[in-house]
Amino acid sequence: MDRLLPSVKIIINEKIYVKDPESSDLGKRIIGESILMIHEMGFESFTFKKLGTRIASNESSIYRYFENKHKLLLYLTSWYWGWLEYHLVFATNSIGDPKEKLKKAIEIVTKGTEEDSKFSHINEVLLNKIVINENSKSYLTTKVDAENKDGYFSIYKRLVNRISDMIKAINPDYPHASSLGSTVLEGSLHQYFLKDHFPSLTDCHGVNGPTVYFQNLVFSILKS
Amino acid sequence: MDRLLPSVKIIINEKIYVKDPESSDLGKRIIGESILMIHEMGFESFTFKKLGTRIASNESSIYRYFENKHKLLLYLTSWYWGWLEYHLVFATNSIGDPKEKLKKAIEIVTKGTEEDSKFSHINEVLLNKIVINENSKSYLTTKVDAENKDGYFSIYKRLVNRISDMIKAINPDYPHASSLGSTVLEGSLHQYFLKDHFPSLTDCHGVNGPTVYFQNLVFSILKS
DNA sequence: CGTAGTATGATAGTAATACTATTATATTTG
DNA sequence: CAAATATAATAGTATTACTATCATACTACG
Repeated sequence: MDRLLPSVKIIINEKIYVKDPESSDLGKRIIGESILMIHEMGFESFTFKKLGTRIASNESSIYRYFENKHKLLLYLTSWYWGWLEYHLVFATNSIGDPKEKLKKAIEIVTKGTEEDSKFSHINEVLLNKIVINENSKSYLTTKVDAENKDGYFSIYKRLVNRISDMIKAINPDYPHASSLGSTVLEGSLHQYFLKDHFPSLTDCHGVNGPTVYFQNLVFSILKS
Repeated sequence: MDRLLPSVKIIINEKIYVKDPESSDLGKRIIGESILMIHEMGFESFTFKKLGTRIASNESSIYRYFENKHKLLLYLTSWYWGWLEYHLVFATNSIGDPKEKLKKAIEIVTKGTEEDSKFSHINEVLLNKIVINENSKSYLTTKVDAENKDGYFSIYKRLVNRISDMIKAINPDYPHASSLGSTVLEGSLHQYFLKDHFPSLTDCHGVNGPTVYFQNLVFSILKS
């Protein structure tokens, strides 16, 4: 994906961070390097202390940006979904035909992030891989309901709703538009995971990955 | 679900445990109480020390059954999938018509565990809730590939394959039977989670939960 | 019946984690 | 140049996730 508008900033819920990491050089290094490190060692093994060493900074300094690593993960996943939403809207906005629009939307959210568009200091290719492996950990906690109330997942929810709305636009009588929207988004991540670790459980091995699978799935359902 | 055959034991890969928890009273208490505790406090907050206190035993004794809490989670999820597989086979075995068979299979794997069948010392209702919240944590680790090689996920994979095979039996030309099978199983868990925590992202609110949604989804796809 | 083996319990200890608190030192801004 | 702010350094704490050792209780069999 290309960088569309250089001046665009993904807006993240202010409660997720203590200090906006976009506001300083250290903040950007925290984001940039945490993506590399979580990708390398997994979220469980990643610590603020290790990150401090890696960016030649201090553990205590990182705590001035994020309360804990869970909030950092929420920041990264929110940023990813915001970035995806931006691409989705940009790519589908001018399409008039509802079917073409939805087809394009599914393509955007299910296609892999192949190239590094270098949206600022963030490596979107690795961030995409992190989201595949770690996204569900951001909400599979005992704090979900409180965090959801505080709007921590609003970007993700908005993205699902955009897809669901496109589904409804095609077939207003289909009674499971929300479920289908959430299935496409979450299912796509899952199919990518299976492709890498349980290849016998998926058929999405081609260049298109899960795109063809989900486009076929959605349009088959809406046709009938 | 009812207890079908009282003498049936779910066979778990021996590498998952150090000592078979089914082989002693202490082992059964470890399993039984860990389900209650993980349900109460979430997998992250659950520790062997807390479990020891709760079952009036000792942390060190629990380590003689499971190397760590990750292995215990693998045991619990494997048991659940084994139990579900057993019900699936039992309920579909005698059905001749492939469509009826698949319809029943989807019902079995997507319907909630409403009643406590008291399969021994295990509370399946709570175990089902644990699986909804914690299952993905059992494989979203850096060790997946090694553990997969050791057969830790074989029951789950076999269950997905059973569904995929039923899909193929109806439409051998459909090119995404494995993906569809895995989508039904994982998607069902996800829809249950959404129902509880992000209700606006799902339509599965009725008594049937995700069953109707997935039955409709699968048969729409296979028809076209 | 006694003893050997096995299961469990109690206690201690360790390195790492996930922080909090305090103080020191740069760097920026007015 | 002083004041404010950002960052770094250091220390300290409770908890976790173990490992190791020793004690005790229970069971099995010769």
